This record gives sequence, structure tokens and C-alpha cells, in this order.
Amino acid sequence: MDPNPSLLSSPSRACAQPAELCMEGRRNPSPCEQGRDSSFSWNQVPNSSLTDPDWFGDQQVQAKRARVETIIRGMCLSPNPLVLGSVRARDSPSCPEKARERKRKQSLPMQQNPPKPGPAGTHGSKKGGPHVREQLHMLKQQLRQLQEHILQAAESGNSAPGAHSAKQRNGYGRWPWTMDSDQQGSGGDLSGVEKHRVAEVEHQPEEPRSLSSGARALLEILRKELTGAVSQAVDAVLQKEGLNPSHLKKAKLMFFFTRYPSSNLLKAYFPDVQFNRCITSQMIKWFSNFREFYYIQMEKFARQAVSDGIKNPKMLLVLRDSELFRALNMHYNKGNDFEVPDCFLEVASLTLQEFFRAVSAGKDSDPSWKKPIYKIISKLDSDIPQIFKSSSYPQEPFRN
DNA sequence: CCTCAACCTG
DNA sequence: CAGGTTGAGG
Repeated sequence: MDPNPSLLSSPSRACAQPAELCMEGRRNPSPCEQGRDSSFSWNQVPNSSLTDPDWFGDQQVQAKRARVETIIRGMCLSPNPLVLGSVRARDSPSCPEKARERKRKQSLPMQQNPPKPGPAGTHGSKKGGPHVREQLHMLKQQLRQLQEHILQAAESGNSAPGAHSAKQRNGYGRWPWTMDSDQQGSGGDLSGVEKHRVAEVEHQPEEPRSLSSGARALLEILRKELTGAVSQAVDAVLQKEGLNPSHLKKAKLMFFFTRYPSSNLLKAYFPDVQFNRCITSQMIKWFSNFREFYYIQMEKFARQAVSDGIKNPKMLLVLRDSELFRALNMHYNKGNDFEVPDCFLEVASLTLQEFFRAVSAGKDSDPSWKKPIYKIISKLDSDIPQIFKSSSYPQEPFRN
């Protein structure tokens, strides 16, 4: 119940004691208290940062989306979706669930009998993408079911002659209405356009009626259904496919609050990610890399301070106009579209001071001299603002 | 054994 | 940033 969270004495001290120093560059009285129920000043976040139209420029995501859509369209047109294999191909390296191959094998001595006839060097079967393939297959089936339903509906609820011709032309894997929508749109972008298209259809009061109103209404419904299905499919596939650039960006921002996130925490803050071993360890790895950069910078600047003849560690503060801050901000908040929380500056200052103390005391002769520092810093994680729990944060801050 | 984090490398 | 390696710890 202590209102003053007692995480070590250090963290608070960093800013509480040398008030004179802190005052220099600090703009606000530390908003990020470490208390359990600390209230984060999120709402006051940067009006300025919201003006950036390219906030988390999701061009990569869009590109990816376009690819997926192309694939899905391919599924519609080709009964033999070989295309699937090339789906993910490049960017994200697949994570072949490190098949723990128990090497105790060899109950048979000598003669290595590699049952794998495969070409040397290639990993047997698993070379295909991760789960994307399965997912696409599922989606394909779903679309197929939809097709069936549609046909059934068409047969039962419609006596118009026009409908029959449509049904007859509907060969395996060929859907007339998909052609139709392909024709009116620009080839590439489905999703974005798609939704508008649906809206258009809905509001279109009347079209030239060459078909019975029943048939026409049905077709419209069908089109709606299909576009909806495709849209969902795209989203599903996209969700994929593991971690995307916006996830990375979000993770970097989260680093301002937590240097040592637990996997549970990550799960809580990335609700749109389906965690499995690979994804989890990849994210953990991200933070590991973040820390690496962070500590390297700290050490670098600490040594600099030492060689500059600085004596009092308290003199070392990471302020928003410092070089160190620029380096860190550049790394974790490149677009500078996020306001770095003060709690991070405090932790950074403390880290810097710890490195300074260690180096100036010659502790760095010990191979594991950093360990104690890591231990200290690992206890200084702050709570992460709830907004981060939104899957769409910081994406589309202006959604509606 | 297995996991995790630091470390090193590309 | 991802891979691979290593050493500490459960």
C-alpha cells in the first residue's frame, strides 16, 4: 500500500535527489510513476505526433496484403494453387519448429543409414512455409463452402432463367462473380477497395434490370458475401503470417517501458498475434537485441564520461537534448512520432550512472562486470500503458 | 534435459 | 535483426 513504490532506492533517487540537475532539462514531473496503479499520462500524448500521416507507415503491410490477395485471387481462378508455395518466401524467415531430432538414434552401429534420399544440404520435407499454407488451405475450403451455399441458395430461391446460366458456367474453381469484381477494380488492391465496393453495391438503388429483381438481389448478396469472405480471409492470412513491421515498431516503443518483458506480458500486449514457440522466442529475441543496443550505448557514453574526466555519476543524466538520447530515440523511435516517457529517461540515466561507476572503479576488468548492472536494470521495468494492449495501437490512431 | 539471456557474427 | 553459441539455472 506504499504509495511510493519501493523499487530499490536507486530509481527514485535518480531524479529525486539531484533535483537541481534534473530540473535542468526535465519538462514534466515524471509521469510514469512505477506504482502498480500508476496513471499514465497517455491521453496527453503528443498532439503533434498524431499529425504524422505516415504514423507507422504501413506500406509494407499493404504490400504484403496485396500479395496475399493476389494469392487468394489465384485460388479462385486456379484449381491447382501452386502459387501458395511462394506466398511468404522471402521476408520472414520461416521458423520450422526446430524439430528436436533426438540423436540417440543409431541402434544400428556404423553405416549411417540416412533414410533421407533428399539432396544434400536441404532439410528434408519441411522446407515449405510455416503454417501459412495450412491456413490458406483452410481459407480455400471456406470459400468453397461459401460457393456451395451460394449455389444452393441460387437454386432454391430463384426461378429466374438468368441464374441458371450463371450456375452452369460456374465450373470448378471458376466463379463468374469474382470475374465481375475483378473487372471493375484495379487489379491489385482488393481489401481497401473492396469494402467501398460493398458499400456502393448496397446503396445502388437500381441497376439496369436484365435479370429479375430476385436474381439481382441474390447476386448482390452473393457479391457481398464473397467480398466479405475474401476480406476476412485476407485479414486472417495476414495476421498473420507471424510478426510484421508494425509489431516490431510497437515492440520498440514498448521497450521504453520494459526492458525485460515476460512472454506473458508480450502475449497480453500483442492480442493480434498467435503465439507459438517461434513467435514468442522471436519477440523475446527482439527485446534481447534492443537491450544489446541499449547497453552498448550506455557503456559507450559512460566510458566517454570517464575519459572526459567527470567524477560524479550524478552529473550524468540522459536528457532529451543529449546525444545519448538521440541515439536511443533514433533506434527505438525512429520517426520520433512517439513521446519518450520520462520513466525511460530515468532508467537510462541510472543505467548510465551504473556503467560509469563500474568503469571508473575499474570493475570492467571482471569478465562479468555487467551482470550486476543488468540485475539492477532488470528491476526497473515500468508498467506499460493500457493503450498498448490494443492490437491496432499505434496503428490507425484516427480510425473513425 | 530444457530455457533463457548475453554474446558474437553476418 | 536473426542465427548460432555458450553458460547459468530450473
